Parts: sequence; structure tokens; C-alpha cells
Amino acid sequence: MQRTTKQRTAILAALGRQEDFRTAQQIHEDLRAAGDPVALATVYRNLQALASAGDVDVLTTDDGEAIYRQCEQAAHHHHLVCRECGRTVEFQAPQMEQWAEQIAAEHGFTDIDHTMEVFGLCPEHSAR
Amino acid sequence: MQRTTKQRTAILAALGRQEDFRTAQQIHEDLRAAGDPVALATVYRNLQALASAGDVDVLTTDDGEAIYRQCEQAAHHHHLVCRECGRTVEFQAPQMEQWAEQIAAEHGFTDIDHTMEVFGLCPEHSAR
DNA sequence: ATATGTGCAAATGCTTTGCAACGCC
DNA sequence: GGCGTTGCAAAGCATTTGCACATAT
Repeated sequence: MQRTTKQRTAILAALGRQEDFRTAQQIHEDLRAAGDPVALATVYRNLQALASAGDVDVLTTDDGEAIYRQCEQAAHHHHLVCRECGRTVEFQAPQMEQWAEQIAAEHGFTDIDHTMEVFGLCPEHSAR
Repeated sequence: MQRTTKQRTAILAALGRQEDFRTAQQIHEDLRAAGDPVALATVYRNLQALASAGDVDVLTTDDGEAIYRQCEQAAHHHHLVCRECGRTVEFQAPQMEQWAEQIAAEHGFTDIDHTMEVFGLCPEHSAR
């Protein structure tokens, strides 16, 4: 029950040729530029589906915008994102996971989940 | 140039009598309930001011809503939030900060900033 | 055939802004 | 009195939804 439509294919292709995190609207624009226009609503619907299927990573920027990117790693991981160009490096942080777990336990919290993202300026966009 | 108006005072009072993170709209509602109605726009404007002055913490939920809370600690810190009732514990993670810094440096990123929040169920809302 | 997916436009929901009235300093 | 502040209503934006039409299986 997940059909292979040309729009879905186009969206996956667009994600594939992009290394960085992009907003739904940017992806919509990318598609238009690539000559495969897809309705914005469709982009949103598919991105949502892909995200809940775990096929793409979703992050929420500080101003509440969702940004999407094709996963590189299947395992749980974090991101180091350039706040200027969106360039991204994925990394893992086993020690940290463990540590979060511990702090939570200390306070009697269970069923833990956490987020950790690092934003900065990549070499090419470093100030001065 | 930051005047002491009754609305600003009321907002601070509302924040003071709340332990958990609240959305701007909830705060607006709290004020109305407390008999000190303040225009929603004013709530937003003040919350913004307080946040950039570092007097309140702002978090962005996954669905892109901003939630506010009076700071307990002046220093940089993180939150352990109950996803059921909003109950919050603040904690620091010096080792982690340091570690994030290091990872960023390894990839040539500068001007680092990071987010880390832990969500879970507090003792009172632990499943079964 | 038929359940799904798509496009379009209207509807949401949070947040921001323009502007005239208002009230600290 | 002057300038930051407020209220209100309108504007903005990203995202969602209703619905008729198209389409993969």
C-alpha cells in the first residue's frame, strides 16, 4: 500500500541528489527546477510518509521549520549542521546516549528519548 | 529602555507561578484566567524580549511550537522533560558540551551552538 | 475495478506587523 | 512631552485538509 508514483520517485531522486538538509519548499522548488514539478502538498505528504517510515531524517530548526534529508546511517545518530549552507555531517555519540540515560534514571524518568543537534559554521562559511 | 508596564509585570508573574514549559498561548490564557488579560501580541513580544535577554528559556517542540519557561540556572543547561505532564528538570552537561565542541572542530566547524533535550516519562507518568 | 495518490485551493494555527491610542520616565 | 508599549485586526508563513480527478496495481 505505498504506490510507486512518478511524483514519489521524483521526490526521492531530488533527495538523492542533495547532500544537505532542505525545507519542503526548497525540495518543491528543486523539483520544479529539475523539470518534474510536483504539487507542494504532495511534497509535504510524501516527506511525511518517508519520515515516519524512517527513510529520511527530519529536524526542526529553531524557528520551527522542518528540514529533511536522506539518511546516511540507519542507526541512531546526530547531526552537525552548517547554519549557513546546511552542509551536514552525521555522527554518533554512544557515550552521550548512555549519559542521557543515566541522568534520566537518576530522576526516575523512563522511556527516554533525546535530541541533540549541533549547529555551526562549516569551514567554507566560517566568519572572516 | 525597557519599561515596567503592568503587562510585562503580569507576564513575569505568570511565568513565576508556573513550573513547566508553556506555549505563548497558554500563558496568554493563564493571564486571562488570573484576571490580568494581556493581548496575545503583547505576550509574544514580551516573551521574545525576555528570551533574547536570557531571562527565560525557549524550546521548540517537534511540531514547531515555541515553549517558554523561567530559567532556574543562569548558566547554559539542558532539560529533561516529561512528555506527559511537562514536568522539567534542568541539568548541565559539561563533558558533552566539550565533546560537541571537539566533534565540530574535527570537521572544521566553528561558532558552535547546540541543542540537547531529553524527553521521557517522569516517575508519576511511567507507563504501567 | 478500486483503493491510493495527486493537484488545487481553501483552511489552519502559530507568530508577526502596521498603526493609532496609551502611559511610563 | 516623547518614546517605548499596547491592542486590535490584518498579514505572513509553513503546513494541512477537503474534494474531485487521475492512476498504480
